[in-house]
Amino acid sequence: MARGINKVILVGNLGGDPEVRYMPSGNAVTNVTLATSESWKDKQTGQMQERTEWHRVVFFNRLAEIAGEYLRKGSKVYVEGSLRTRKWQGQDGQDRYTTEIVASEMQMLDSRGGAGDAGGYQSQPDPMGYGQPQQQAPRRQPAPQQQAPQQPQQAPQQPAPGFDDFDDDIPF
Amino acid sequence: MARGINKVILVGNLGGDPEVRYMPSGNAVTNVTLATSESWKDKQTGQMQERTEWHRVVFFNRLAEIAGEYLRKGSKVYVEGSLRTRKWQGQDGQDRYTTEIVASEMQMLDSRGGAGDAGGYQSQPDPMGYGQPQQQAPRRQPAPQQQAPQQPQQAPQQPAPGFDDFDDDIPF
Amino acid sequence: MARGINKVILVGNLGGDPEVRYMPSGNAVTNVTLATSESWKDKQTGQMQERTEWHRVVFFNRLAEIAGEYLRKGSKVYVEGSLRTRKWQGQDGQDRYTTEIVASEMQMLDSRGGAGDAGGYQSQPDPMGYGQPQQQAPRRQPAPQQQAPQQPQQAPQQPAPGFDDFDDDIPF
Amino acid sequence: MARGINKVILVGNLGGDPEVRYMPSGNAVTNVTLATSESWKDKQTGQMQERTEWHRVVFFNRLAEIAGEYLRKGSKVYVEGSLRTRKWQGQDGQDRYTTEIVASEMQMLDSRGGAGDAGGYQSQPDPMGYGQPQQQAPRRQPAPQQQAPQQPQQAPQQPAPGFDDFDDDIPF
DNA sequence: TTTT
DNA sequence: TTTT
Repeated sequence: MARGINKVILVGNLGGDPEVRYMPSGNAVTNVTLATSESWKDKQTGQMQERTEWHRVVFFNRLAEIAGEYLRKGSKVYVEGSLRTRKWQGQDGQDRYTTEIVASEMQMLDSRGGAGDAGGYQSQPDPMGYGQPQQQAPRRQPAPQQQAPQQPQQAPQQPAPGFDDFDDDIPF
Repeated sequence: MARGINKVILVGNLGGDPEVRYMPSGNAVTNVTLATSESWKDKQTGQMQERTEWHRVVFFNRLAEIAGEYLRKGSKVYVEGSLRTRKWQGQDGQDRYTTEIVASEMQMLDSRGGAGDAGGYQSQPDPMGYGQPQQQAPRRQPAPQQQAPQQPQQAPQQPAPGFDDFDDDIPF
Repeated sequence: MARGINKVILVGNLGGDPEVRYMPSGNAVTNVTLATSESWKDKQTGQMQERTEWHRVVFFNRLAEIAGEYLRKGSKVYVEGSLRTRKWQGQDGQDRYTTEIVASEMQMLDSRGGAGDAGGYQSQPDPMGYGQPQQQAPRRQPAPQQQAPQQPQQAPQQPAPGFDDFDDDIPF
Repeated sequence: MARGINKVILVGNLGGDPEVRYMPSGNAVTNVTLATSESWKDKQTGQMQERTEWHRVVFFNRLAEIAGEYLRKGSKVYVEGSLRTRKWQGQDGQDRYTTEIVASEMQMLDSRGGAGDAGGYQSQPDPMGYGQPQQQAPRRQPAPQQQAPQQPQQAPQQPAPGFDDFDDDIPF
């Protein structure tokens, strides 16, 4: 349940290959950066100007696996999600904030094959129930770019890796 | 799975009380009309003009029950959904088409109590899995405006009522 | 000014080449149909089902010219706009209703060249005013598929051609 | 012109009164924070959890004046805009990044009077040109909360105030 | 810091 | 048929 609407819609290109990681639970988390840009002619100089906005997008679970499998640097993609600002500690001990888009739906826009659409959950295509949609994603075996922990359920001797461990110490 | 994006976002007021009906399966179907409007000054006459757009919105299942319970004529509401054009037969035997918004998310915007947000399925508020969101809707007993069939699971002797039976013979 | 939000976001493929027409004023009006689809596995039969939704999209003015010039049958496109239901008369004299998406923004998603983004009006890329965006569209000469009326400003002897004249007598 | 789509849609409540400032050019800039929240039941503990997301929204020019005049702490509002991440320098000389929503459209959702909808630019309500929309905003005199510079057009002796001067040295 |  |  939510009070309010928190919705982001992006169409852009990946700045690099997706980074797939695994939670102690075995769930996948995939990070990508997505570029959108706009250009205009400077009134003063008559020169064309361009500004590129870089968006940090994070996928979880099934969507993370699909993103990791099908997206590549340069891929054009539609992403729908919500804004989330995370607080983290810089090496100087200071608080930092990073805003990300937590993806709830993703769709590849390149025609080079791909996964079609993938959504966390979607509205019913067959609301009358005469045929139920199968919500399962295509599950060709993703090649994990990083090993999942071997004993994800076991209590770690060392401080448990938290979510922040999956993030660099800098916002981008 | 989808190829393409089919998304509608509306904020408007209900033209009348919701009409709740029940499928043979016992699932609820709720119809509302939603008004959005825009006004502008006529360049010629200097008069203010207003144009109201009426949207047919249909809710299914749990969302249909919530809509039927909490929405009323005049309610201001946020609706997200997708477009669907249905074909039906006029009394003259001719094909007619009606475009509706099949709601996947709804949120009341009046402060007069209400249900907060309600979505078919939503993106994870707790994607790390340390606490799972409960997707269940508030289920105060809705007062059905039309009786659900008594033996919804039983095969009907007469031709089964189809979806079109729930629609008037005119588009609005 | 508007009361309410009436917003549609589509990503889909064109069902045919755009149809460009011209108003008596000389302004372009372009119609396209856009397909979005979803597929799911039928619970009963285990068969894959697919449902395609066809959207009528109409572009006006500059956007109409860009759409007419750059879009082709099969083009993948992002369209943002609002819903508008028009009333028209069937040949039997009966009222009919057709719902269209009036596009306010369009963006080609094929990499085969194209026009980038085109919007009626967009939010400021340079809100500080140090360089003003140029809102002008690329204006290679579009090849009009239908002649504009020769004396658009002159009062017609016959009933003036209305908007409906640009529409077929059937919804799709 | 844009390559890609960068769109945010928010419905939320203001965390405080708007802060209106003026550029050297005399143009208004208004900042608000907007809360959206979601709640769920913790699977482990059975307790209700709530998470509030705070969004920094910035309005420019005419929209900034309307926001400053009509919005107040607690106001419920619809905002549409785009994401922009700004780089700024912390007091320690380190780079910091703040992500904001640059509003292009705003609509009050409280019924306590107000401004209706206000957009930077909107799609044509009357695309046929039989009556042109007036894009002018209501302009009751806003009470500036901070004086605009007295000689906005004059070249400053000191380094010209940049945009960052209008921002606090901390992200929120 | 909002709201229900 | 709504709302301001």
